Amino acid sequence: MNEPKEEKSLNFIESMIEEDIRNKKHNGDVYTRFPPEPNGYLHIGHAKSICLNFGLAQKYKGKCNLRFDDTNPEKEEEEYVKSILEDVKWLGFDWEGEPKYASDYFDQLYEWAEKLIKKGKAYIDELSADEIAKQKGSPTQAGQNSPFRERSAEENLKLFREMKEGKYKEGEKILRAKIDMSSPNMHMRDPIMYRVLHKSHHRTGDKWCIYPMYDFTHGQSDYIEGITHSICTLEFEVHRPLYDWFLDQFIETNYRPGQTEFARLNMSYTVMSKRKLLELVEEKLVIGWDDPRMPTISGLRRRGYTPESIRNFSDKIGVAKRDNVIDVALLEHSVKEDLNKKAPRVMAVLDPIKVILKNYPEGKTEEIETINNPEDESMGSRTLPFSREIYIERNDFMEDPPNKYFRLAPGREVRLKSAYIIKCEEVIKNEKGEIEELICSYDPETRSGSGSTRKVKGTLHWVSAAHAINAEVRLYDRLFNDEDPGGKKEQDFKDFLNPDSLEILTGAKFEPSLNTVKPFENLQFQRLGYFCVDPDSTEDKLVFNRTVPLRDTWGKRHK
RNA sequence: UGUCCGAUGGUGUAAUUGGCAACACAUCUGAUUUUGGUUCAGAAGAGUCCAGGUUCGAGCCCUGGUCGGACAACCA
Repeated sequence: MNEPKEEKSLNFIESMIEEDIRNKKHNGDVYTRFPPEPNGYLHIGHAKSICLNFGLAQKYKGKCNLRFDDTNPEKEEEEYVKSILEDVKWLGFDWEGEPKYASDYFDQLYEWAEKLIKKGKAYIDELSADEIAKQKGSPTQAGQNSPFRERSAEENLKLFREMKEGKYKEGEKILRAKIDMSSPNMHMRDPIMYRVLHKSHHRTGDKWCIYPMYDFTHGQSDYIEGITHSICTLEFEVHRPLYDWFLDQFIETNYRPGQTEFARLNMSYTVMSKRKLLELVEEKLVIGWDDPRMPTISGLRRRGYTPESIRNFSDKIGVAKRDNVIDVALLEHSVKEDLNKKAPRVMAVLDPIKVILKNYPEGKTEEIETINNPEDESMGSRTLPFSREIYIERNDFMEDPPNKYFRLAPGREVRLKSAYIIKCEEVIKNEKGEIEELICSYDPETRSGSGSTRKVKGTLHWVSAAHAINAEVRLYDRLFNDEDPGGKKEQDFKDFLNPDSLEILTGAKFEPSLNTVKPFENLQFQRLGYFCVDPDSTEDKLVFNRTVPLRDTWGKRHK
């Protein structure tokens, strides 16, 4: 029998939607959209919005559009469009129909602008940007009307058409909505609708030299697409009256999209603004947008995060209206949880020290069977070569171990995972006193699976020296040392960059089965952590990225 | 001297007629374990920003404060 699933409580947006459905608002339909500006790569904060918007559509059997908010040709590029398409798809979501573009609506928007002019609700201003800012007032002080505010509709129309035809330089003239220069809401003080921009647009080319502003575009785009629930982040809250005001000017039907705002995601030890991320990329402080230390979707992908882990994360953080800072540990937990079920376990020794089994026959090789994932029997097993000389992790041996150290030490025994129990007989050092190799003996009666019942405290991972393959390993740590690098007024966020956020290992040794792995494959290096194959890997040089280390209750106590 | 929004363990989110403040992460124990992983069992941690009010009963309703955030780009 199926246990009734525990009813998960609704977030405030779901509650609103369910109420709309009960009230038959929008005929009970749910139509959302994810509207990025193609001016940068998507990050984990966008993932929250993507999961929210597409998730809501799935949950309520509605639809969700992907719409590029591409009204500013100055910052937007095709490269970003491509990456956004890829990232949304990779996260596992599919938009309704073709991707949409606000620029597809430029003709309609222009028509609406003319309509507003004719109604006497928009005018051409000739003040400079500085002058406009000055007469706009301040949050606590009313603004003043522009001297150009009372032009006739005919003159405004003529000038607007001339703007469109390219008769004016950038900044010379703009189109403003005529609302209320003394509104307590700054956004209602005659907001700019269109500006002159002699820039080529990544989609419309040189067709236009005037471009609509966000506020004059977004609500109408929602309206054109039939969006019912327009969900955005909190900073647009004060734009909502304007969103509604523009719709009021054109809407003749009962249908009207509504804007709802939620708190954007903030995460500890990273920055989440496109401007700052762009800065890191441009100043080459990271390798690129997809640097595994970046909070971008492409960075997380390259780091080894799975789409499912990001969706689960998004689920866990919830949706609300208060400012929040999510502990990066929750993101890491989400990926460990997913990879624990999925990632095959393999043997990898990152910092090797050689062990010689003095009583093991020279030249002999055994094939040792080992299970691929104890969490999932269906993942089967594989064999590992075992021979007289093997590598173990350097920190799995201590000459003078502390209490409760269960690993190898002089005279002590440990099990080699899936193989034999060995005992450390002798420590070989070089002239500098550094440990070179360990001479051990093995107990042939203790082979795994042979029915041996002898127990030892520690089990170590290992790799047969003669069969080992080499690869580069990149270990990542948080990009910033400060919990809130972007939140300091007086200090640049880059001052908090962690100089040790990347460590490259070149001497690591791996079991031979790893020679067939492909980029982005997830693995668990036994006892170490989850790793994935970096796309930098070539036929003769593998590169692994550490996604996240395994929980280490011993290491934590013995720092 | 404005408008809008918010305030619940360390963090995030719940508490849906006003009825024992719950879940997850993080932290700490213990058990199991051929991964010091996983799993399991358990502990600790908030009395809900403050002051009043309504009520048998308030995190929730009312009033007044306090604190925090957003808003003055020809950005989105």
